[in-house]
Amino acid sequence: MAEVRSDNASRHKTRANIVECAAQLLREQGTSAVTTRAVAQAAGMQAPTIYRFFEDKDALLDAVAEHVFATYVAGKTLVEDSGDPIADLRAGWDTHIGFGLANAALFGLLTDPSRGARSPAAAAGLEVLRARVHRIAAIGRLRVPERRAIELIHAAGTGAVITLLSTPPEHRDLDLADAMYETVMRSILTDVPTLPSDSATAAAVAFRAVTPKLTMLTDAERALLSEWLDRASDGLSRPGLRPRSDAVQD
Amino acid sequence: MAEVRSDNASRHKTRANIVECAAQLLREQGTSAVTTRAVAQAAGMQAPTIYRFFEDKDALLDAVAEHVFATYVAGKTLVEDSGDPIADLRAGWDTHIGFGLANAALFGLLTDPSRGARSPAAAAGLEVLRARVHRIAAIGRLRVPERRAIELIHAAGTGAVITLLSTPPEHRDLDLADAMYETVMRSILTDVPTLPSDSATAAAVAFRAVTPKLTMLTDAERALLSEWLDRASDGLSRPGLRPRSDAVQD
DNA sequence: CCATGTTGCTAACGCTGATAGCATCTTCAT
DNA sequence: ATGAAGATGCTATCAGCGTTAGCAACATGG
Repeated sequence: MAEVRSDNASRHKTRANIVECAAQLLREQGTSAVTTRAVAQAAGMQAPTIYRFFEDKDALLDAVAEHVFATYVAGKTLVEDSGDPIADLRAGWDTHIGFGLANAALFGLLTDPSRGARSPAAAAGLEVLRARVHRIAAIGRLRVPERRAIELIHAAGTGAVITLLSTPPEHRDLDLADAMYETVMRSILTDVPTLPSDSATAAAVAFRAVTPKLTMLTDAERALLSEWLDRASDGLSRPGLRPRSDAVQD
Repeated sequence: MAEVRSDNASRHKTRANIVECAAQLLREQGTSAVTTRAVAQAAGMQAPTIYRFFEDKDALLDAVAEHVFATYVAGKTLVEDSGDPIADLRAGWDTHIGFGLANAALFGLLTDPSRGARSPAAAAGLEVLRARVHRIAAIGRLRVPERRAIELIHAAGTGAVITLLSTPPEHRDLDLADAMYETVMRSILTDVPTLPSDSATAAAVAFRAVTPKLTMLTDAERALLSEWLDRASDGLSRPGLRPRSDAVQD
């Protein structure tokens, strides 16, 4: 038989080109712009040709996910497996969050339970998380079963990204991901410093809650008071942080 | 002018029928089964007739979301606003989780950042959460700003549901939602009992992590040991709970 | 040099969401 | 009662989608 070896180099190149065109379309124009015809045109071919390289549109999207994710982690300085497993987990968290925010449409695909469950890219990401949690368990810093830790981290991460993506960019609370990370870590790890007793913060927050009812103040006074209380409760709830000079958070 | 009053009752009834047919289709056969033609056939009409009642397919889906959610909360005993704001929040959490698991396809639609952000049903749900958190703030039990608390709860809830939905039903860890709730509450509320010092659990989890390497044990022995350690670490990490006699929890 | 497999094209199918335009029915003012 | 106006629902149709069939051109190993 004529066994034309298909690792012809050219085959891989055009295949990669298709994937990259699809990825660009997905990134710049969203999910609905990724049609077989649009991808084919961007890659300089006719739509049916795509099916010479991918069984499905699904398979194409899987390849896109894999490619984009690989490109992203390659761009990051890959500080895999430093001496400190907890630092590694933290780095992985930041990568995950950053990836989700930078690739909203793709993240939506990977997150969709019907599609994402069998996506190889998503599975690979989960495997990385599993390994990192395992290393933490091995050094005796985990106080919940590994599986529970993995699920909590995974759920918290995807939830944080989705919540951020659901908020218009100019209103996003970029500290949410950090807060979520600390929240989960406090439940999962041993030896995390416990939160200080917090009556001051609680009082500030409680008073802030009733501020709108303080009709004896003018609107301007109330607005100023509200802003002070916001800063107070926010600052007190994050001990050890100095107030940021650029208070741009609208 | 002829001002045909369109609160004709019949109009609302056929409209409601369309919504219910679409909801049933969505629930029983998933997102892709909800086509204008399928909905129309189920409702006993032709596809274009739907557009006499809904501007878009999007608008139809919004109506479906609203209807299903309203039906769901109506089915629950509506214990709104008991004396205890924290109990109310807890009840709302359970409702949210239960709704997500019972209506996977719809939850997927509401969760999609591109669609869900402007969905009235999703906005209404968020408003309920906002009000409940506000009441907790007012009684001085919140130790983070209201907005932060809302975002954490929302992100944790959607993340937990998505994670559960991404797992095949027979492998689901149904306690994940509870664990996530406690995790978030420990970071958000004052006066939550701090976790006990946890060296025993950590030791059990750490030993569990190296169990696969214990080659001096037989496979059967290792399996048994693993199961004991799973039960030990799981039980120790949830203080105050007796081991469950039946592993099945509703 | 031919047989075989690869690559890419045109044409087409069945499906989707959506629109146009025409009948029919309801309703109300006259 | 009757006719104008709006509501309702239909058929026919559109452009777009993922996907398949079938054919031509090309590469390549025996």
